[in-house]
Amino acid sequence: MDSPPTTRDRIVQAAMELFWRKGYGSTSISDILETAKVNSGSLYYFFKGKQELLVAVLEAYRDGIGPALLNPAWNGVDDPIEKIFALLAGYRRALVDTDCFYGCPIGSLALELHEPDPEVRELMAANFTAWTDAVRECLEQADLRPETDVRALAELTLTVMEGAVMQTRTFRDVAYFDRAVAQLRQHIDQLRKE
Amino acid sequence: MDSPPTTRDRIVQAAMELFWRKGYGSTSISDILETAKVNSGSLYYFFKGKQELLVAVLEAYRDGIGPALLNPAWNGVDDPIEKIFALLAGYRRALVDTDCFYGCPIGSLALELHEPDPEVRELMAANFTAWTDAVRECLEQADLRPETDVRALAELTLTVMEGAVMQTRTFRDVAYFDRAVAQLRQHIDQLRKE
DNA sequence: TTGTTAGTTGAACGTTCAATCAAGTCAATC
DNA sequence: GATTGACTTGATTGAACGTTCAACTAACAA
Repeated sequence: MDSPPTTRDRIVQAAMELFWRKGYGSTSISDILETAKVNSGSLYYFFKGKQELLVAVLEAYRDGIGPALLNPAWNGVDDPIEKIFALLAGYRRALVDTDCFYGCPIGSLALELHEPDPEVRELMAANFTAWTDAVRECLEQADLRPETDVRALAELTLTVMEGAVMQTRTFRDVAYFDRAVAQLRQHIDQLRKE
Repeated sequence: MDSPPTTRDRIVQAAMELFWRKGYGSTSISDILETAKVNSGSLYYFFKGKQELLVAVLEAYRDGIGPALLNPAWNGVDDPIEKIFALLAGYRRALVDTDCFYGCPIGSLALELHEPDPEVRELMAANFTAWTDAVRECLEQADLRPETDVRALAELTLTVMEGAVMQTRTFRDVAYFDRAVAQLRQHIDQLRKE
């Protein structure tokens, strides 16, 4: 049923992969061309330049949060709190699978791009919001004390994930990730009813 | 008493400033030369290349954590827990003063450099360790429950700061920082004796 | 057949980059 | 006053970069 990927798709795919692995600045157009097996003219037929390609990549990430991130992580998980930690476990796996090299692609871009265009900045923000909104829904389904600031707690989850990825990558040791997640679990446990 | 800064010092100073504001990759050698008012030959007389300059910058940051970061933040603060939040307030101020553009220089570098040399990676790790060690000392002086994992809690403080800076910069809104810090305070309060 | 549209090709362009180096300065030492 | 050695100068190099473009192909339509 699924037709072979279009040239445009191959370019976006390659850019997603390379921006994740090498970062935006360190990925050259020719890197992308080689990976996607495409000539430069084709790339510039579909995209005005490198930055418009970044926009497409960020849109692809945003649209993939549900199908490519949440659905696999939540397969077979029902408890709303456990869904949150299953999501975090997905990032842990990505770290372990890459020897603690690669973490969250959006987080890396967010700190690498020091003066992003408004469109790029807003797309990164949209990615974060979509992520925390999903966590927020879980928290609202859980039995937390009524006075709990669910928004702040969902944002803290993202905060902890991103900060933990940063330290894990820097120390090349997933134990930093585990200790941070354990602290988050302890914090959330304190907010449960009873 | 303090003599005029040496050429070397001016170069390191300029590089610290520019790596913080523009990032490592986006700072060119000629940016540094202009800022430091130095010719390229002088820079290459003191440093083998851009990366050796990065090493010097990371060493300068590490050596400055006490005198340039902790001492000013802790001026007039005695309570060990309040010292921690005074430190975080310093980062908040930096964000507000720069319209939520610039956060922690080490954190930005840690996510920007995807394949850092071992020496660079270890220096970033040393910066993080020096930071969390300072927080750890505060936590050990505080009256926390004896079963508290003080190391994990100190690392969580760094995690929250870095993650909060990332979101604050992306949303250009310091409220994200404040909500994260409020959650951290709530968590630490839960771990106090009684 | 002829024209039109959508997509592809890859050599070439101008710029910017990190890095080099031969020549020069100047205060201290002999 | 000659010599030394630490430091400075800035034009220059060559590679890598993002981007452009005129020519080309294939499919479909008039």
